[in-house]
Amino acid sequence: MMSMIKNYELYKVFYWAVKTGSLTQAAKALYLTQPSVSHAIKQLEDGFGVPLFFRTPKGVELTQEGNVLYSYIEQSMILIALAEEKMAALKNLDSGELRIGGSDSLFKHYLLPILESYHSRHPGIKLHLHHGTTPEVITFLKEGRIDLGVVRMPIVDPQLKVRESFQLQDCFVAGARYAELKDKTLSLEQLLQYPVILFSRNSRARMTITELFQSYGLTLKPDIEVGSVDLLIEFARRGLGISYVTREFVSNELEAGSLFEIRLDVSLPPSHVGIMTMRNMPLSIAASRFIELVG
Amino acid sequence: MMSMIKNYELYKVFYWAVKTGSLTQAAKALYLTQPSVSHAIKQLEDGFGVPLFFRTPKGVELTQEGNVLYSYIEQSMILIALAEEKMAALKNLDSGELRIGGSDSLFKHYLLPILESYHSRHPGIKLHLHHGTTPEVITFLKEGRIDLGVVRMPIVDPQLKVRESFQLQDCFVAGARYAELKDKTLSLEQLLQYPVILFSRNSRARMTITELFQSYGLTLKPDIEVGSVDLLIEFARRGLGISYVTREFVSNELEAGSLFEIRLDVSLPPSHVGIMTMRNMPLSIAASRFIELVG
DNA sequence: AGGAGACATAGATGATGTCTATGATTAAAA
DNA sequence: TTTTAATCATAGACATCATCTATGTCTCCT
Repeated sequence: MMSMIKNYELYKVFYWAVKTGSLTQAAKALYLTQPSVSHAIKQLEDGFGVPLFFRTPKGVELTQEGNVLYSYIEQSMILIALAEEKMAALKNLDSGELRIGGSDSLFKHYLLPILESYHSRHPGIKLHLHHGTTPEVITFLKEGRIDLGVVRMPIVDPQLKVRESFQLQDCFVAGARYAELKDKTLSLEQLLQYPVILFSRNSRARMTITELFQSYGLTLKPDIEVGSVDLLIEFARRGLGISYVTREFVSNELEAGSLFEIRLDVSLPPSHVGIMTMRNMPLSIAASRFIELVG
Repeated sequence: MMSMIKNYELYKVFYWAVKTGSLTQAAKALYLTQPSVSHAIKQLEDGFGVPLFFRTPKGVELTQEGNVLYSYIEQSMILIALAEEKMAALKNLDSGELRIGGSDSLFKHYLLPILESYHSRHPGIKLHLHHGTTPEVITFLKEGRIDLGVVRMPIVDPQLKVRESFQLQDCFVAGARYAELKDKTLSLEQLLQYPVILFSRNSRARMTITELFQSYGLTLKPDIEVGSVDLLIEFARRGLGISYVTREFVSNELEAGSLFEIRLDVSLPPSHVGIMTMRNMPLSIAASRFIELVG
């Protein structure tokens, strides 16, 4: 259906004319001249075929019909004003939300301080954390349920854009039970003589270490598989075996001495963590700011 | 505060872009070309400093921020659409209200059929009847509580415009108790020998009849004063005296013979009823239609 | 009376909204 | 793969129409 009034701009003029009770004042409020306002109101009146104001020597007053119109237009204009305020708030990061996907351990051990700093700078932004495996996080992202994902690289997917953010170093650690290994440097072969604890889920870290052993003609088969990084650490501390973990995730334990790193005669490949976003999709302000902060 | 977006027209384009999910379709809905819509959306995005859509090969989809904006703008646009519908209804007299002021008796005995016909033609228009004396009705009108008043003329008030509508003839009537007067023609002096019943309130009718007697050097003092035209009629029927009433208001009783008119040797002045409106104030559509109907 | 304020009207002007034409990109069809 | 047909973006020309200046009319107040 075609509306009678083609130009919503006129409603803004009408709104101010009512609010100020004067075409002259409305003109000032809108940085226009009085004849412009006069003309605008006339257009509305002609469009509806109904007078909206009666003119008095002191200004204008709504007619009955004008009053009906105003009851709608007032709400409408207030909503637009609210919308503009809200958009300004979004832009200033006084408001908004940021939805991040990632693994439990990354959140807990690495992203926490970043999120804290982010939240303290922008307390108005609501944070939503979705944890899952890398494939799950990719799905979240493609379904639009998160703004960005923090995952181990490399990710090869034409729909995604991944930006390397920081490096983590995986390593083997053990507890007091294997104190004899503290000063030794082991070969991979030697290592296999000890019980190995690995992460059970299909994580990139597990894939890379398995491949590393294979490249030396060795087969890495874990004696224990556990479902979380916390358990990986805990099992190593209790002497159930040698855990393969991200060094940065056990920095507390290494410092306290409850765990120590096993030196190897080969260097383990570092793992790169990247921030993953949808290619061809503009980031929300909140998300851009986060990426900026991570650096 | 100066808003970022100077042109509310852009929101209409935005609204349709969201609703259709396509700039091309929005252009069709608005009878514009696709580049115009493209340009409009760009203006909004530049104005807010935030992308509102991400562009896909099948159309456009809201960003997070765009979605926030839409939640406000949708309501706003719906309100405007409702406003336009309502105004059309007002103009077509499918909606609206008509507030009439007048005396009880005028409503009951004269305006009722007119109001009935008006209401049956325009059932969507709500009728509000405010009864009061002529001065009260004038006050209602000046306070904007009624659209028009139906009162006895003349009214002299520079703020008011009175349009003569029809004539009424006041007369003296009596019931069976005074049957002896049925065929006589009385002088005013003779009339005063009978008990007279007058309307108690300061009505124009009472003023004119009092003045008439005075112009003949006579004093008209009622034996009974009553507060309504109905009582005036009822008292006369029961023989309590001779009532001064508007002939048109007792046409039923005159026809039925329960009352008869007293012939006088002087002619009583007719009274003119006029429709009174505010000068310099446009009438509502509903009110104009009413006046048109009354003729 | 005269002045100051209101809104209305007329005509000129220029900003800007709109158009046509074209390009870039993607997805589906051949 | 190549083609075709969508999408939106961009550039530049054009003309609409919103806005301005100048003036008129009316009312109220001094």
